Amino acid sequence: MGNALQKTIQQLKSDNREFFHMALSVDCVIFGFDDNELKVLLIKSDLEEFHDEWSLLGDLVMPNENLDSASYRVLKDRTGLDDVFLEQVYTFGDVNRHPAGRVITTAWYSLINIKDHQLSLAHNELHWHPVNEISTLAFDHKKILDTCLKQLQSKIDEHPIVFNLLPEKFSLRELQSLYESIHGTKLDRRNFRKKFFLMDWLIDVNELEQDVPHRPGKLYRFNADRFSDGKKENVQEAQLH
Amino acid sequence: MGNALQKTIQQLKSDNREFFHMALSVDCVIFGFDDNELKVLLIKSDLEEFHDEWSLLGDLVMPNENLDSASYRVLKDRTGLDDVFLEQVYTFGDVNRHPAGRVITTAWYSLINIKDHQLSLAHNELHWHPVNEISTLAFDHKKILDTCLKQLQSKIDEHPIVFNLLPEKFSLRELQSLYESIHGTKLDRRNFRKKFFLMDWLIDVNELEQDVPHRPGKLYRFNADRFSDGKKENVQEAQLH
DNA sequence: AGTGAACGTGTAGCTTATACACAATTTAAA
DNA sequence: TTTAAATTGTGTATAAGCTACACGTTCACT
Repeated sequence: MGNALQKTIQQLKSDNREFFHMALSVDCVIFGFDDNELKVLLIKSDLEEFHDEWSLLGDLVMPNENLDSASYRVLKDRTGLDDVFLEQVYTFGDVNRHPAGRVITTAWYSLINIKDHQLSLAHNELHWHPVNEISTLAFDHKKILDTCLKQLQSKIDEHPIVFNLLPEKFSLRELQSLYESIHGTKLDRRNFRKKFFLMDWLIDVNELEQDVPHRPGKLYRFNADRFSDGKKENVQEAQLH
Repeated sequence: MGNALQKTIQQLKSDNREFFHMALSVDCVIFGFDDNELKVLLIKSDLEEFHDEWSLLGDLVMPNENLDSASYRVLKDRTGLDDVFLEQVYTFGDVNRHPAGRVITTAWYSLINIKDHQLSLAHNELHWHPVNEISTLAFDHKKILDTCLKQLQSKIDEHPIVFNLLPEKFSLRELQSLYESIHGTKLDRRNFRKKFFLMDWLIDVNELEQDVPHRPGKLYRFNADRFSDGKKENVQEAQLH
């Protein structure tokens, strides 16, 4: 055939019904941070082929639903949260990636504050898994997870997105520990602090940590004003170099 | 419905044929470099809705075809080239993005040496357009082009991919002009040269430019050995900072 | 009162990025 | 054959950013 896209859908239907024997899905890699570990929200697969394997949260895209709406819907259904950070990463379309048939999936990752959805978690077969303890997942979901983690790693040094994983007020130790979990490295404490103060991403809220068995650190919140509205892009660009 | 992905395709077909009333396509942003300008290969749309508008090169994904195979096929059909640089960028899935029906498209960009496919070009309605002279395209293709260009811009400083746009031997002026075209900026000549020599991406082939109306510059080729095989990833990582 | 644990702070050395000018080579035109 | 136009090839000084590194302070716990 020539260029199928130049025909109408009606023509295609009569030409070859096979075009429609495929489905499109979204899969969400939902990251959380708890207990000094980066975690991801998974569900037990109930497909026979992957009995007892864990898988990412996903669903088919509805015929009248935008692609990004589908991923927001999955998030909302599973965590009860909307207004979360969500970013598209990659589309996986190997013919045999899904045992039930041709399913092409678009992968997204999301950053949420793990404390915000304790309630909805109880009603599900969902569990948080430490990212670096996951060696296999159902389908090609391990590959999807790895791809999303890499994307996250490359974003956090230049874009202020990790704050979506933290409570509103946090200490510099928590922030550094989060960066270390995502990158899988250790960072120098003094240089880390200096860098963040210079970047002006933080606001001192004049409070101290509570209930820590050592000298409490100061608490900060994310300086969201610097990244709001029209200024957002300019400010981000300015920090790229 | 619950999680449609947990059902089989057979179940889905009986549930709701609407799931299959959509199609998946690929669209390729094929970049070339000629006459000191970054260009993109476009085709006249023959859809009535976009009469006389230009559009990217794309096609539907076949039911038994991997997603990346589909984009390679489009490239091969349109340029006669295989073994080209091709990278997935983003999937566009708004319900009404295509007037003929629900078509979700995955965008890719490709870098080719514009001289390599003169022949196949003659048999088509294809034309090279300077990227910065394009203000509208059919469908949402302008948005797709912009997204791919941004991706290209953010890649070229850390990954040695622009050489796909150049002939085997090139002068430093050509290389700098290419970077300037992609970034839309002017660069300092001395610093540009110093940076490239330090990066060790180039090999001096001990030849001079021919037929230039001024003092000829030395010719170089890309030091591909440094990025081949298993070493590839390590070397690239080492240059990220 | 003493111990353990993490907090808060500054500097020196190194690497990287930027700004910037002039003599040499080739072609083309007078 | 001289001259003008265009572009090549080259180095240094300054600024900015990254890295490595140590010690006194504060709080909880016993």
